[in-house]
Amino acid sequence: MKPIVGLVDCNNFYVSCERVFNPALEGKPVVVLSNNDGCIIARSNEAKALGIKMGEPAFKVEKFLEKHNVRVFSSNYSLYADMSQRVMETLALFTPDIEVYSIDEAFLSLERMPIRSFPHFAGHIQTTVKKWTGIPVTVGIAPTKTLAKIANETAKKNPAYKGVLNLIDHPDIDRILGAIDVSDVWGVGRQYTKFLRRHGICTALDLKNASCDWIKKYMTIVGVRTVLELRGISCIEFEDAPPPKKGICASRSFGKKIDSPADLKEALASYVARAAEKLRAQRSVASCLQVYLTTSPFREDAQYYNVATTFLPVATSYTPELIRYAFRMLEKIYKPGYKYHKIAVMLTEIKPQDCLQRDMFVAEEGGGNRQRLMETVDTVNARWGRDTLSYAAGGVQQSWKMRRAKLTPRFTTQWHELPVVRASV
DNA sequence: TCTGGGGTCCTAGGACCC
DNA sequence: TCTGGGGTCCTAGGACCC
Repeated sequence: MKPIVGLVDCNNFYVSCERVFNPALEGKPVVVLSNNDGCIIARSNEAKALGIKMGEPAFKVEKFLEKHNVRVFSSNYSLYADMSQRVMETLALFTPDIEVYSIDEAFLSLERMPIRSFPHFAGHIQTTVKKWTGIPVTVGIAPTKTLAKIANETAKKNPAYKGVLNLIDHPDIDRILGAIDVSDVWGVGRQYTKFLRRHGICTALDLKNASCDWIKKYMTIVGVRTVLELRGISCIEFEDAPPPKKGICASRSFGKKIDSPADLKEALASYVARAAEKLRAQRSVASCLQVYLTTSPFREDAQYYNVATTFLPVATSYTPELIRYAFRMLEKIYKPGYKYHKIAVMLTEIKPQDCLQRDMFVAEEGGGNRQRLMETVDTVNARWGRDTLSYAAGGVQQSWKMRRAKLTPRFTTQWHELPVVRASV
């Protein structure tokens, strides 16, 4: 059976989330900033039209944003994650075969669905998601993932499509591919774009017609898969269940530069707790822990970067133990006198917790109590919000916490931040 | 003052084994 | 003097994604 791939992508997702709870933002230029209010990571169509670039540092365009009356928001991940879940749950009602690809997009596998008209089906998805969640989405349908991406992008760019484009047996597919810049093809990043342009490959159509041998030589097998996918031959599998992660990392830059070991330890303990939580969420244990410590590459000051790695005698997901090892690693690499910008923890050598290999020379501590304790902590935090229960080592003041000066309320995940609907009196 | 965070996959080359 | 062939595993580095 030939694959039929649907790609549902939320339009300007973070901006759309903000708009759901503040309809006055409709039609106005809006941007959302990254952590620490650093870079612009989401733009409304109006903001895009003003020429505001993705990834632009906010401080560089501050004046410009003010001048054009652009509304600016800190990223509110609690809100976006919850809205994303609502969208995905809605999509899952249309087909059981859904691959949640990122926070704002999902592939649907449609070849087994009894669908008479793809555009009609896609339109139905679109109106349902909008009605149930408030989020506008675009739907692309094609024989491969790469073409579904292109269908989606074309539909987004051209209002005539009304957010739906079906490329299955499309008579004009080459004309559409000819209008897509090669840099916008899924799998073609900055380096390959430069390279391909130098060789006269400027559009998706050029890439589709390129020689596979030549592409293989310069872009590896990955590039060949992209070319074949553009030709309608499916090479990138549909993944209904995400494979467990092989590395789990928690890292943040600080809201301000810090130099005290006490602050660094607080931040590190918090990040370890976060990473361990993710580890337990996929029912895994890790036996390698790394701590990274770094100053800001954007400053003129003295720079310092270092990593320390430790292998645990027995793989674990028990937060207090991981914090203990992390502190030891920090002590190894900490040097006084630097203004630190970021600390990170990485857990690797990850295995399923069920086939844990014990060490016959290491007494098992705590027995089942440890696991029950972690389960309890995770359950409470899932139910009542992150950090309802947290570790003392993570600190209370948390002076290093990221800046989020323009944060909207967590409308859907905190009782005391629910939106208020005023009835007329 | 101010520049995000979290991942994946592939390849080449070296070490090592029989 | 002459210096195989085939395989695995690991790592670093480079590309990509959202």
